[in-house]
Amino acid sequence: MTTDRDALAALVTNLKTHAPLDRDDCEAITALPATRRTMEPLSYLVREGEPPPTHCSVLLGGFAFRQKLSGEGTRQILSVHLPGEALDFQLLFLDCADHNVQALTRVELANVPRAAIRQLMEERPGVARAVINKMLVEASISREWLLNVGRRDARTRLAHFLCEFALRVDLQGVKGNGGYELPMTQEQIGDALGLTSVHVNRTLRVLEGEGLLRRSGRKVVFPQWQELRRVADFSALYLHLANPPLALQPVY
Amino acid sequence: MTTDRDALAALVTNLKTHAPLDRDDCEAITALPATRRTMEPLSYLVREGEPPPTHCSVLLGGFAFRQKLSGEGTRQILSVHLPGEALDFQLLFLDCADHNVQALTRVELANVPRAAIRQLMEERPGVARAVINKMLVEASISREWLLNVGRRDARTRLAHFLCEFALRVDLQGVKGNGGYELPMTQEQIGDALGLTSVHVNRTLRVLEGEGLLRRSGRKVVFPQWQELRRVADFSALYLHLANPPLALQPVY
DNA sequence: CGAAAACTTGACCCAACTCAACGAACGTGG
DNA sequence: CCACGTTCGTTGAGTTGGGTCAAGTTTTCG
Repeated sequence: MTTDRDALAALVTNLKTHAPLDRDDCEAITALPATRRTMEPLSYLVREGEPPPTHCSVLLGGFAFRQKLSGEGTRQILSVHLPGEALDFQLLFLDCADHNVQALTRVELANVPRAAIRQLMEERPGVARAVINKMLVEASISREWLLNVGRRDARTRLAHFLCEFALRVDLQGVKGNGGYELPMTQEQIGDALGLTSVHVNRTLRVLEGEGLLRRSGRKVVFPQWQELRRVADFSALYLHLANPPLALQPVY
Repeated sequence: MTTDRDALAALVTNLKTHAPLDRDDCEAITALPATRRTMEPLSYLVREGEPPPTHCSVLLGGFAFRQKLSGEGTRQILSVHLPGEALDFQLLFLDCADHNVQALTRVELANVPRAAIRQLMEERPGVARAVINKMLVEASISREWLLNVGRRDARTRLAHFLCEFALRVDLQGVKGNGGYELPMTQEQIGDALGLTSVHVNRTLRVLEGEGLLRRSGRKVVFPQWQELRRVADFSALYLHLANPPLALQPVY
């Protein structure tokens, strides 16, 4: 299981972003039983209305997202997840999934038994604390998204989304130098922002025209990061980062 | 402190809505040290950017809400809270408040030291479980709000909001018979739904015109509850209610 | 009883949506 | 390695849901 120990190291790193973990806590987490799994884009990892899976998924590679559908079939994307993140904390203690979780790209997952995580939380307050913090930070992010979707116009909204993603990608060290690859179609971005894909397209071009953004394919670069942040009304407060990051001023 | 023991009984009842609590857990909660406080409408209980208060507030009477402001000064209401609910769980383990909490009406509060709650959670897994469940259910509600604001039109959105509120009021037993009193101005409803007060007004009248709603002052009655639910695209799944409520079919 | 806050209503406007067509990129199988 | 279907992105033209502004009217409350 050596490989899997390494696997969960990404989770430890991620948890440390929001809470301290001592040596033993880290050890205990990496020692959790885990098996690997690969899944294709758009595979469902959790389905609304069903009991949550008995095994929690930790993203080792690729991206995933949460989603709900309205009665009319329109979709709202609720969050996007990066490598290192656990996908099931929001359902860890609930009996019924209230939303869907899907792979965005092809994903590499580590599967950890739900019971093992819950037990570890009882045994180790530090682990409990870290998991709870992660739950709370995710809740904080969805509050910010609610503000974003409810009260900001398309340009600000999109810019805000790009800032958040840039920062999170940066923190996970996923980025290639000089920018990052958006793993989403414009339709998916629209579903995350409460916009149509057509309007996302136009708004991207507006930002591009203003010089706040350069694109080639899905690769985006931000030539004026600080100005973009200003336009986006972006403050990283809601991400509750433990160590105030230099990353707040990435030089793209 | 007998009065205060009684006070926290409301919290126990509320926590039981989403998780089981054994006798000792309940005892332990009601035995928490608590002091009472009354606050005027619009008083701030938590301020964004500041460390969370050392004492958690439990709503004994009246209503409260969470809120964030955009850089342009527009406001998004993130949630509304009823008597019996604890207001600080979302910040219980975080170092910095990411949103504001305000009294909606005049409120009666019980103040419980943060540390005492955290300690009780370590000592009693049942209590920890209940508190975590409440955190997760609140997160689930904000996901549903995100769907509501992002993807539903004004009529559906407003109807959904009214359904949720009706149901929660019903569960807390706050309702007077035959309907309930909305403790919010139309402007506040707008800020919760990402609409303007003018459009809330018009949309209320549309629902009224359709016979889905009757109003006098802020008192609302639903003559066709089932039909309203259908129009609202409302399913109570996301509220994660422990005991599938008759309340789902209140006869107003 | 009077002032302030909340609610209504009308006229007009615009940000974002819809529909539709086309071009570019991409994966797949022959 | 190319042909080709499919998904994704781009663009234009026209529409509309909800916003803005502004002027009453009603309710609330000191």
